[in-house]
Amino acid sequence: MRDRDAVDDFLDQWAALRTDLDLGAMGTIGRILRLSRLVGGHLKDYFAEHGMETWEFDVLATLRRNGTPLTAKELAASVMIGSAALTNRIDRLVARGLVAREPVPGNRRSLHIALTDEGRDLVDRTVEGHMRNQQRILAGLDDDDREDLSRILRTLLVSLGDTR
Amino acid sequence: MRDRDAVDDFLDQWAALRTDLDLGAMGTIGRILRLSRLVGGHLKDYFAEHGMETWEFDVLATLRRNGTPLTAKELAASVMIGSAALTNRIDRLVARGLVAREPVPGNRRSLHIALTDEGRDLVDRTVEGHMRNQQRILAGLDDDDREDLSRILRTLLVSLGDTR
DNA sequence: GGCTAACCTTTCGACGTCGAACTATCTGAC
DNA sequence: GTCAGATAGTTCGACGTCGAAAGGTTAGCC
Repeated sequence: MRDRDAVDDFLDQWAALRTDLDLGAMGTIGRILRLSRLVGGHLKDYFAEHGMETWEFDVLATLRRNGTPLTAKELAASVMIGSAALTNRIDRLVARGLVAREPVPGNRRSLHIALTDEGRDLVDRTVEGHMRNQQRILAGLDDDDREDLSRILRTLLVSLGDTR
Repeated sequence: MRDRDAVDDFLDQWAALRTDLDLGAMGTIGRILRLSRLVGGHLKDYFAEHGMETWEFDVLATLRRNGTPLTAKELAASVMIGSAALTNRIDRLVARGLVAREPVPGNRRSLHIALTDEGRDLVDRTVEGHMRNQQRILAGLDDDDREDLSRILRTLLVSLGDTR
């Protein structure tokens, strides 16, 4: 009897108030936004246990999985932040010795952001636990649901233009 | 061949690098987080056209759909922010005349946050467009997918304890 | 009745993001 | 060659959130 979430409650409230509204989309989007906050909190907890911030892992892992070095611009796009925020992140990762700014041959406007050995080790030490943590977060879904969920979210992302 | 999203790309990169990792959960969670940013951006655009911030609508709509007045604490929980951030939001909504702080009969620790007529009108003027905007955001999904998505997200939310 | 612990809101300082302005570099057209 | 416009990254100020501490209020217990 506990298969109602918080969103169901507020959909009911709207339905009682305004019978003219089509609430379906609101429920779905409300759930995406709430989940992102909830999931983000769990990720934060995991990384905090390992002395880092989610955004740090985010940058380091992006560099790690990319064979070739990324420019600042590509990196910012990949983690979905603006260039100003990226400058800030890189500053701090450089200060921690996890990353280095390198010139791009043939284009002095751009910068390559490169993992240091230390940065690389840090990612490699923490990915696995991160994966386990993510599996725990999704533990409430069975295999079919998990697969359907990924597929539908992919469709939605593509329809919104999220293709790299 | 365009049914791949950005997440597919980085899953492939990880797969090429570390065959030992189980990447399924990472894909799903990556998609939830990316979607939330993308969707949040679209919501922001809509509200900006109407001279308000998403967080303003969020608070006002929560009050609107709740018949009975909410305490600051309940309100904060409902919109998933901390009490400090709520104090800040209420301050600004009071300054705009959209909301008022009222004493709670019989408990001087709490406060009721009440919509003013103006606040109520603002919500009522903007909900409908907000609904249409949300439908546009989900336009890339067919009815079955939309229904499945809502159901699975609900299951996940419930499993993470999001029951008001 | 008076103390202690729990509770609710506000204040404070730190943090991370954003958009806009700025600097430096590159491109293409003439 | 040079000059206008595009492009890359940084700086700046404003904004919104957070956690921790503080302030005021209430409930429970002896």
